[in-house]
Amino acid sequence: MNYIINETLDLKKIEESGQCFRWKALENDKYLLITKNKYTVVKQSGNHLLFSCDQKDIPLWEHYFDLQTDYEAIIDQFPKEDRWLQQAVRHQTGIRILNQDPWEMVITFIVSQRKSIPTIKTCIEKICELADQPIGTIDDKKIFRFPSPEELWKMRDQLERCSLGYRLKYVISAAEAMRSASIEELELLPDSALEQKLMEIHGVGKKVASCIMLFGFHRMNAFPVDVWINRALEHHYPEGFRHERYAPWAGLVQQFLFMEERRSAKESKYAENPS
DNA sequence: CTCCAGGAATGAA
DNA sequence: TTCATTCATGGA
Repeated sequence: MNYIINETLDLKKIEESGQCFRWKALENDKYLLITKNKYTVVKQSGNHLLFSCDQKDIPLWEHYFDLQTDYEAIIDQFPKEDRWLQQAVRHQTGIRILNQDPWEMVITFIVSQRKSIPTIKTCIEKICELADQPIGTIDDKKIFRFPSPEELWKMRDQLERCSLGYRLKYVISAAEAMRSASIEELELLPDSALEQKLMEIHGVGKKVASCIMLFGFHRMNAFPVDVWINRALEHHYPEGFRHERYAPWAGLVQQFLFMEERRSAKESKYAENPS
């Protein structure tokens, strides 16, 4: 299935952007994507996205990639005098805020605390394999969907195999709490009330709550502050950073700053020790 | 070996 | 209210 995108979008950058932890890079620049109980293989060729999936699922993936949002128009509203942000925008053209499953993001970002991105991926994959809910196969290998709160709750005694460490009890209590929660009702809440509700979950603090809001509930003004954002703000906003200045797109701004800080750290590391 | 990773809970001050 | 400490695990 060939889908034409008439705006800039960069699969590789999105894959590196620390919001999606189940993308699997295949041969020939293809990626296996999974969300809810659907999967597809996608490849980028210029301004084309080539999907291998049912025609009827194309709207799902359009929404997943947030294609109805005009990112160029939003970026055009960023303050021109913010030189660092403008540099980040130039280097990080093509990132998006994906529309991912809110419940999966709750667990993913609870697991993420004090972990590197590769080890987060490993943990999430272990959870999915343990849950054993296949939705298809590719090259004879099963593709698993993410377990529901009820399913995760039922496998609580086996979760110790997933390298969760001290986060194990957080994951179990989140599953217990979310069994009876209505995502639809949470969707209706304003940002502040949603943040408050999420922080009632054991193991969800301010940073994880804002990640769930941005990457799970698509609240584009949520501003997660992690170690990379702290570095970016120290390095480039010594006079202070007011994220209200970037409303209602502070979350997208945060994503540009996150990506650019990591790129720039990688660059200086290479300059110091080219190997 | 040490240090760090998309932090949060807990208790002290 | 803000702080210091503790919490497992894996990779560099």
